[in-house]
Amino acid sequence: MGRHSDNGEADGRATLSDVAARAGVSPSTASIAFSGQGPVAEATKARVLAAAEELGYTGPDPLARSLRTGRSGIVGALIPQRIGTSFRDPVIIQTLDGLAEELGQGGTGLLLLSERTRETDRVSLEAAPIDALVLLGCGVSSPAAIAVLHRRGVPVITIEGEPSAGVANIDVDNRGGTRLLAEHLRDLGHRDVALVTLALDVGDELAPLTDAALEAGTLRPGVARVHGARDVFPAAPGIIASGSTIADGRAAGRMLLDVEASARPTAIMAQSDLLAAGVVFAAQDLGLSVPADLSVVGFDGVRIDELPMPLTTVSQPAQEKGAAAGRAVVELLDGGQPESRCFPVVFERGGTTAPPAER
Amino acid sequence: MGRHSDNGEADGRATLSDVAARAGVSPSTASIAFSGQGPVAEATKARVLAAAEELGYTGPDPLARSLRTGRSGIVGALIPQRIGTSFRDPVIIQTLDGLAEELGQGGTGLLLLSERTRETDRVSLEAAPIDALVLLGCGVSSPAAIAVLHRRGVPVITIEGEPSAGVANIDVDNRGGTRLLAEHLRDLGHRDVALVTLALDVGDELAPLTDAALEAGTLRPGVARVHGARDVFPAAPGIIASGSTIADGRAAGRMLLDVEASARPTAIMAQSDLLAAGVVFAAQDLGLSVPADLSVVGFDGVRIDELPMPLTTVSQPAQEKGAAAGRAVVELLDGGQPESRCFPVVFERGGTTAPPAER
DNA sequence: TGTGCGGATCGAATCGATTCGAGAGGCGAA
DNA sequence: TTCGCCTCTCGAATCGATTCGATCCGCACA
Repeated sequence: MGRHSDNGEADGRATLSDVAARAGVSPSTASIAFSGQGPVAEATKARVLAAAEELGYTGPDPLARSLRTGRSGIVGALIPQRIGTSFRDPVIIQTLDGLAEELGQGGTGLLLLSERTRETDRVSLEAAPIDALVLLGCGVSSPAAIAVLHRRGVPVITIEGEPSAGVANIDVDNRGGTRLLAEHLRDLGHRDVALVTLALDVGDELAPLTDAALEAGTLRPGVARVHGARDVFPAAPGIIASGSTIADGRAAGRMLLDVEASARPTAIMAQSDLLAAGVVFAAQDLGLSVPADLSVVGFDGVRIDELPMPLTTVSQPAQEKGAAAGRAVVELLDGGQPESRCFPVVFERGGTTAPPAER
Repeated sequence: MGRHSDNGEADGRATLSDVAARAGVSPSTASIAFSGQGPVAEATKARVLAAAEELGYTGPDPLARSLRTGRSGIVGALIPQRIGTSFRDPVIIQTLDGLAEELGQGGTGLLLLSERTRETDRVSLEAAPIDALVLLGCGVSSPAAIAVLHRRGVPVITIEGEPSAGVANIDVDNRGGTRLLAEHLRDLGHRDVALVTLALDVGDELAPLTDAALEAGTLRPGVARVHGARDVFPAAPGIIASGSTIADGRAAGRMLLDVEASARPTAIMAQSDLLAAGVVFAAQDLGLSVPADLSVVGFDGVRIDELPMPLTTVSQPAQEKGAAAGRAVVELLDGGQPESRCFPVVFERGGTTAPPAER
């Protein structure tokens, strides 16, 4: 623009038109030379590339290209909490990994968005240049978020989200999997079973599980897993943990176990392996041995190296879940209509369950 | 465009011009009404907003706005490996957390890019619509990456990167911190000290530490920490771990400890707390007690809940590091010239170090 | 030699907003 | 009453590429 310097340096970066001019072709031809979207003579293409090289032109401006094509090549991933918190959960990491991997194949990038952001929330969601959005186990604000995005024409995929009309949802069999574990415990002879649940709602703190909290719960995985457990043990009490961490599991475990022996459950079903590991540690803290004095089951199938024995759990294909979401996004962007999907879980007998001790 | 339907629905999404026309003002005025970048009469603004509401217009198209303003509102974060791998390291998570938090304040999003991608690597880096790029402890390809981005006019910040000219680098005192730990061990009376290092180069596998590997190392943190340790124990041997995980630490620990007693080191310096925890477990596996039979130190200051005692380590402000990088990015985008910075680490005496046992 | 055809290239419109200079009123001060 | 200034609004250029239809050229075939 401004001053036309002879060398391609200076402040004004070279544009495709500059390159075209230098190569003695029209901008349209130069564009084709770069994108390959059309026939170009080899010689012409070489000339354009040479001109680009001389001008230090590294390729079409992504912003301009996006405007014209209507695609940014970016997919948003909305996580429920801030990164430091959400990313402590290996299941989220694995899911994100599968998602990023699948999208990366097509050169699509992943933009991290957090549901938790205050003011900027609406702003960034509304103003983010994304071609699609994936909600990872998000709660409350999802309906609003989906509405806004829908109006902007940005398609949405949910992972373990609220199954709403017209939005493909990638799920795992939370209820069935938990039921499987509960049946395992019942078959071993357990009757006094307590739960340690994931957060049922955004902002949940460590607290006893109440029917009200269960009713009001908006976070699917936790709610569904409670139902799965109660399918077998209808009256099972529990503690709601705030995060899926060993520390939270340990704290919840203490609350359940640090009581007189007669009131102590013989088994604890934790809704994640991390929580379960915490419960095992809590038991050890109190001098209880697992599984002799207490059986513990988890959920997820995450290997916890530091545990003395493998957990009895169900494993879910977290990475595959993310990959499936990625493929769904690709299909969506290709004009397809991806279907919802529910992955099965696999029961894994570990060393943390046994028949209850004689009383 | 195409068909002009009376209702704002249908395929053709409303544009700012449509809104302006409906409100009876010019596009320029409508633009100002939305952005607030200029004086508008309250009444006019209300009329524009009402028209927008009627048309289902949710705000300016981010793509078009980006083209015009030259800003996408997105900053890229380049991580060394795929998400599932890089994100197992709590330090990276915390750093990213601080970064995202700081950027989020200004409504800037974080685009995840992985150095590891094969073909798409150059493509996505070159074609990503980012205003700046943050390199998180990346190795080999960094110089090339920086060159490409530089030509595109995208500024770069590195975290624990190669201090190259014109690029601000956010660092921690890796060498000094490790030296501190080494001196602590020396003061306790240790002489036979072995190291468990982080990967020194992209693609490192579990292997003994050699001078050649150290020379060739491109990943700053690992290399600098080896030097810090050797400042005090010049001949300390070691094992290079591939990732910063408990499992890798355990494996490396076994290699160092599963030998005849006389050849066994009395202390092991692991370059991360996760590795250190693994070493502690390895010692337990072999029936050695920590710190009586073996002292262990880590690096990072990450709390490892499942360890029976706190680690002796140095803690680094990982989140603060990310936040500093975020502020540097903001400053850069405001036309400033942020300076490199090196954070100090703090020695923390835990329960994993003691004088060596008598031989 | 005339016609048809296909590949290469070009022109011009377009994507949707932002921005700057200019114009139009309205109001207070001289 | 007139001049000047301030506030609000408008027009038009611009950001940098993509894309569609039209044109042009050479070559094969009748």
